[in-house]
Amino acid sequence: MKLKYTMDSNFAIVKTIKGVERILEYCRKTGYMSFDFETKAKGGPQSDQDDCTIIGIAFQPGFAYSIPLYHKESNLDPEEIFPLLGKLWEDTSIVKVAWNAKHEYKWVRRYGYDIRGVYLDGMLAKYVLDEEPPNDLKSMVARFIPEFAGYDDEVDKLVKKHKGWEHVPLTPLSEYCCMDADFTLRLSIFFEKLLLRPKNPKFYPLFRNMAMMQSRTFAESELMGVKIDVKYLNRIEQQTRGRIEKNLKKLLAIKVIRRYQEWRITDHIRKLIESTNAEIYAIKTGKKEAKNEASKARMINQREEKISRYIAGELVTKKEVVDEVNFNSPDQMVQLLFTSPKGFRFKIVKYTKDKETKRPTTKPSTDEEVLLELKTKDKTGFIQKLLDHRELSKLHSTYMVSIQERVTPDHKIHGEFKIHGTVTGRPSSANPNLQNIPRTTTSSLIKGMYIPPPGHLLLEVDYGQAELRVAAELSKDPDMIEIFKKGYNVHVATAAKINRKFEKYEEIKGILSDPKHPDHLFWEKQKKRGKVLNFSILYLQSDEMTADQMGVSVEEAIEFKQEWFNQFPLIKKWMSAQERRVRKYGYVEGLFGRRRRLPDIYSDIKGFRNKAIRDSINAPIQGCSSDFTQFSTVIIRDHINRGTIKLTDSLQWRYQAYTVHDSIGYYVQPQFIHKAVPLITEICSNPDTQKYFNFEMQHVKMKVSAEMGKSWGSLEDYSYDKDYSLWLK
DNA sequence: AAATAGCCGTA
DNA sequence: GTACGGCTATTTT
Repeated sequence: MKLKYTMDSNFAIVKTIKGVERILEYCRKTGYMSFDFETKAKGGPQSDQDDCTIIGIAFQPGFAYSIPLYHKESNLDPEEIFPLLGKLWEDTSIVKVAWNAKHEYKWVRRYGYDIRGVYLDGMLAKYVLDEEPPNDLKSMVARFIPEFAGYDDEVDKLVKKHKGWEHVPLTPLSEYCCMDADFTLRLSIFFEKLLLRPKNPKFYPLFRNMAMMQSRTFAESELMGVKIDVKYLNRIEQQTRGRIEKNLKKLLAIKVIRRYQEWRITDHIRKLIESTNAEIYAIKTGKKEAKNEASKARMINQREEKISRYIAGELVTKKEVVDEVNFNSPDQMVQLLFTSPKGFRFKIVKYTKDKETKRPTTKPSTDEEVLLELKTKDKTGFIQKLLDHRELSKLHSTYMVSIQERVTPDHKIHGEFKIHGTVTGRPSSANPNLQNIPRTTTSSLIKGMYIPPPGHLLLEVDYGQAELRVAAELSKDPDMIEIFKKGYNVHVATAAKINRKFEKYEEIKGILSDPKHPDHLFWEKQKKRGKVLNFSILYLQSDEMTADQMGVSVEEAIEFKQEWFNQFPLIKKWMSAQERRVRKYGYVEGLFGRRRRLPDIYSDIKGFRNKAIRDSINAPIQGCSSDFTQFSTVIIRDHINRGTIKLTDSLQWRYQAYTVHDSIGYYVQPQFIHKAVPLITEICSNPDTQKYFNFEMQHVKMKVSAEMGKSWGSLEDYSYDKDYSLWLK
């Protein structure tokens, strides 16, 4: 049976300031304030154009009020309401509860208040308990309070109908808002209880000391934003646009392309005639109704005229006209390269893969790998130009134009970091994604637009070989541990090991730093192979793919892997142990207590089971490495707040700018650099995991390096001897 | 207007 | 091999 809340005494719209004051009283009595804003979803809390339409507040299960803030049906003055709400938010004896509290917190800050005291985010509690999406409130209500599944259906329709929350009539909006606050309170308390079960003692610290603290660091970071050199951005955008246009002209002039376009037109005309003939047939046989005989004749006549126009090649309407060849269209590229009789007629290299099953489809692929293969058979130079076009248009649309569209009047970008964004514990980034900004030489110009604010430099702290260090710690492999203890570069050491020259590590290192040495190129290659090998093994990559990446035969790849395992025997042992654990428990766990549940280990489908085994190895390594970065951001934030680390005098720029999985970016004024950097690297290398997560690294230490830059595109290794103030002149 | 497919950027 | 987000083209509603 589907229940529905009614507007009885439990839920109400507050219409007077007296009513708001009563809510304050209730929250103080129960010690809980669960709240949820409905807002105009546009610029977010950073922009001063958008406002909260309404807030729902619950203080005990089943009891909630809504207060209209900026709603046309309300006569309440928000200027009077906010100071009252502020008293609640800043009252340390009241537990603040929200679903995705980072979002609510940003709005609270926007109105000039802070949230003090204990803070409970049901969504993050749920995420720690179960990392698989969905994580949204509606889905959780459907799962745990199924009698109220779909409670938002009605208001959803109204939002669509009235085009925005702010236009939905107050009564249904208020009811919905109360339900949101109420369900948030109930589920949050429920999930927190589950986190506190003594049988999983690591959950609550992970929730409190990691997830909830990340909520703060990311909220501050998102509000602060990153600075953009808009002049520079506009310049490279224009440049790139020009290059794309020029390339496009050249591409379109290629003979085969002209021929293919002719074919497209004739083929299109053929199809138009076919379908018009089909229409005529439908009219004649009565499948398409006509009012009377006269109109029937007229309809047929019209279509026959159309056909003669088509035959003459006269295409006029938007549907009829054939656009120029579009090199961004995978469909057209398939025709051009493989299927069209007037195209290149290349042999199909491979097929695209189905997302669900990962099996090849019947559609030929035109991805980069395919193009590189075709390039050797192409004499027109088209393939190279297409590759160039792909690269440029990707850079242009994703990393230039979309940034231009998002940049604020004060030249900032406000991305969003999702704590619950991945199943492994890594945060994800969106709107825009600051974690996939191009870094290669061809596109390094992109990072040049990410500059520190005036008077500041960019400090990036990077964890080095985080995943392999974690793997060494988890597996306790003595050989891998030795590499890190000696401070070796793990990929070079691996290269030395698989060549059975480990004792000559220092010598090899010397060769690598001497470009004139006769063996320099050899060891460069070996180092690259070592790196490929390290990752391929950690993630159980197929032999074929490893061979491909290493540039060796499959047989050789298998031998390399064999040798690798001989060199690091305990890693293999750990991997089998992970497999055993996931079979036994259905989940695996990393050092911070973060779990990855892998029920697919019990699937009937072998592919699913194998995936679960790979995940059981990858997830703790990936998640745990990221946990170190995240933990560091939290500790550093604490130091900044206490004043034990100082990066800047600016209040505006005092938060972290970004994190990208194993690196963290800060803005810093030169006079603080030499005091702050050693402190930060010390904290990151030896984080106090004992205190907050009840474990200690037994065998390897984490390692961080620091880089400084006048932009994200020009980072240099930090040096204690450098006078960075000179960089600002 | 919303969903899917293909491709491609990052760690 | 693992983990993501986002753009463009294209189909579906």
